[in-house]
Amino acid sequence: MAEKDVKKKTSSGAPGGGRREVRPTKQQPSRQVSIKDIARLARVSHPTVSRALQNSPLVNPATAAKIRKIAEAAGYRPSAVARGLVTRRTRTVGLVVTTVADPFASAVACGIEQAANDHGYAVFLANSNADAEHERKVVQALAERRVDGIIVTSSRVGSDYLPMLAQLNVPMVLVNDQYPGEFVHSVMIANEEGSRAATEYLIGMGHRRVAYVGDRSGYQTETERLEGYKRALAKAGIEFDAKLAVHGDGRPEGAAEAMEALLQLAEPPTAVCCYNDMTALGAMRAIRARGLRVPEDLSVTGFDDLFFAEYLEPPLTTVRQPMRRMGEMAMENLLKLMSGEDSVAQVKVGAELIVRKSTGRVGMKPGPQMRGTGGTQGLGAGRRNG
Amino acid sequence: MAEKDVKKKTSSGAPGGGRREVRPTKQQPSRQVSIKDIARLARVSHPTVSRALQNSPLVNPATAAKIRKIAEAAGYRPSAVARGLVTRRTRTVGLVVTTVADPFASAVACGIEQAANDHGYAVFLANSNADAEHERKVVQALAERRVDGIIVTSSRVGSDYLPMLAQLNVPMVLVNDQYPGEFVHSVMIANEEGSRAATEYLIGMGHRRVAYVGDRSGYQTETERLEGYKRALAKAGIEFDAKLAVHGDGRPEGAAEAMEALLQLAEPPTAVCCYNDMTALGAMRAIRARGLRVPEDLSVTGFDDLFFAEYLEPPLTTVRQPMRRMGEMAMENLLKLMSGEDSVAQVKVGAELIVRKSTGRVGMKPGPQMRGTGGTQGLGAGRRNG
DNA sequence: GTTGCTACCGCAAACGTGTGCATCGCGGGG
DNA sequence: CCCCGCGATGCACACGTTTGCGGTAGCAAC
Repeated sequence: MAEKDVKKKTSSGAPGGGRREVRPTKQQPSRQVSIKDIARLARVSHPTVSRALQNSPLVNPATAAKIRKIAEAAGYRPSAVARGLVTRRTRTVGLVVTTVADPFASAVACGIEQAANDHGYAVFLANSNADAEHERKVVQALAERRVDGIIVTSSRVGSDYLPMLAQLNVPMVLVNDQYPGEFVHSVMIANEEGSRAATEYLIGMGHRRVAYVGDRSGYQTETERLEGYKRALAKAGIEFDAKLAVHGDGRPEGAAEAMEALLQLAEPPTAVCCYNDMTALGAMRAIRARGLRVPEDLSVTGFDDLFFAEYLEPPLTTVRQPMRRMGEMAMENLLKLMSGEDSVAQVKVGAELIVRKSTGRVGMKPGPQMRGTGGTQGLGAGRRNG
Repeated sequence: MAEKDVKKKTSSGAPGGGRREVRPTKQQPSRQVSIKDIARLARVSHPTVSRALQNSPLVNPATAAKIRKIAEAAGYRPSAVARGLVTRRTRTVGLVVTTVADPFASAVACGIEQAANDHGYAVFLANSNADAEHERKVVQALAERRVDGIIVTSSRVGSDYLPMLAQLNVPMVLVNDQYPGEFVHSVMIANEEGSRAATEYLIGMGHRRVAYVGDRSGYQTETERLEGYKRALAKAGIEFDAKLAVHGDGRPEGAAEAMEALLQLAEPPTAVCCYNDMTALGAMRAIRARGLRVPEDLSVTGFDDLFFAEYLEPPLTTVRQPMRRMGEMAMENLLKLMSGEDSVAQVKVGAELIVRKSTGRVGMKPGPQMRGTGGTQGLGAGRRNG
């Protein structure tokens, strides 16, 4: 065997002389340039380089400038992993979503990434596949990576995290926790108020038989939105009819099936309040498949206000979640937690009903409908323990 | 259920007696349990613990079992950062997308995350905001994190990475590179073939005045798709009319504006081939706003086959990109590169025309249109340098 | 009894950075 | 002349792992 690039420690003589001439026999990873390399080049100790690069006042401005110049020229990039080891802070957060392919999750993720990036944090992305067990797994994995904090959206675990977290010792904030009961730190949308507003709007348009298409998973947002629907009915003196409350799977396919069942009822609804926009997507397809029109024959509302909602035909009346903003808020809360502040707790963000053209007066005639001006109303905003 | 097993450090002798007794002036992060802790508990050296935990044959199965049990009970989680420092491999990849909120990007990201997770890799997510300068920045940041590899989708930098990469010394694969010219490792969709197929399909339906709504950014996918459109025209003996090729911004808003211009032409088109589904979304809205119908008055095609395409009214005829699969392929290629293999290069994946109901024969009568069976055709698949 | 082999296990040195503390040169005040 | 202070820098250690290598039993073969 040829010798393996003997590491010579020639301290004083010719520091940059015979560079490590890696021979291309095997692709030698050609060690990254380290802080010691540029210390040698600058003829100072490596701590001085470290200090110079982080603008410490302890180092002479002149030498600092010189060091920075050399580091720049050598293309030196400090190793975040070595730094993380000694400082015990990685400036990294973990983000777990059900799946990035979900438009709600990706919108929230976008806000989080933005805020994280602005504060010098990098974000680990992980999918939970909407499975509690897998979610726990990826959280554990993130903990092994020594992330400084964790955000999980639509958690299936929720307050069950408490024992694990006590051991892991890493702050966590939840976005739209799906687990019944309250988690310590979370940002939640006003599900009940939003769903209630949508239903009340439908009732206000004269509808008496308004249905609800939910998510059979039975998680927290589902139960809250269903509750909002029921409250609106109760307030209007309309008795809740279990036959009008059906359940899809939160996705268009399942929603379409559920909607079909609704349409086959002896006395079908004239309006339907959907669990979310994806559900509305499927519901509208099922409605069209029966040769019915929205909103002339049937009014439809959604929840989320995903990007495509306003481009549907007809544009979808829906309850808006400020998804990006919610992501930012989650990140801001996490930043506080990571810096030691412990004040912030649950924050509940207001939902906003966006009226478009998928809703109309009951029994409305086909034709040029009124120009919906997109009236909005804020709902249920507020925060506790702020 | 396993009982809670309180963490007791009072093993026996006092090896950990007067350990560095840091005074708790500031909130002490309560040091994570390390490999040495459990080495002490198991009365072995910490290297033995290390080997036991990675199932090394060098350690006695009995002691290994004992060690694992103790580690489990103590809730020990090895530090990936410490490991990364010594092994010089972080088992981490960086993923940079224009923005996660983009449905195309998030679909690709989903495939990547999946494949990465399957192989024990974690993924750093970063947004480039579709800006070349920012993209370079985040790639640098990822390099500082010592990721083992990088994937960037819709790169604005492309082969300009070469010098930087030579210095960073980290493998990179591009998905749908937007920079003219070829990058070393990439997975690309067959843009030209796909766009050409869509246009040919329209022509086959009798359309002669078929327009193109592009993306004014003028990046690579745009030019290729435009080229495919032109080729189809040429093949059919239709002269390219510059007035029929307009440019939005790849998003619904800009596309709607561009489409309006098209509709105000003295001789408006009877069909329009859109740069992507988002563009089609805007185009269709603009068409409806003029009181025209799709496909009776105007046929529309998209590109991507985003999840909502089949739920539009009418369902969108579009060119499918297997986005998840492309993400997986990118990750698989990256895995090979990271393991030292250097064979894989550009792979071009076939596009598939999905015929739905947004397209019809020119001058078709309103009414129940034929049941589009969703005929498909694979296009332009292949790989080079495999 | 020496040798050699095998199966385990510990020592020590890394990996690249941050940081408390000692050191050093030097100017000024006593 | 001595001492003190101060600004600038280096020393040494720590962070939590992995890994090459040397050591030590136990045992069999000679």
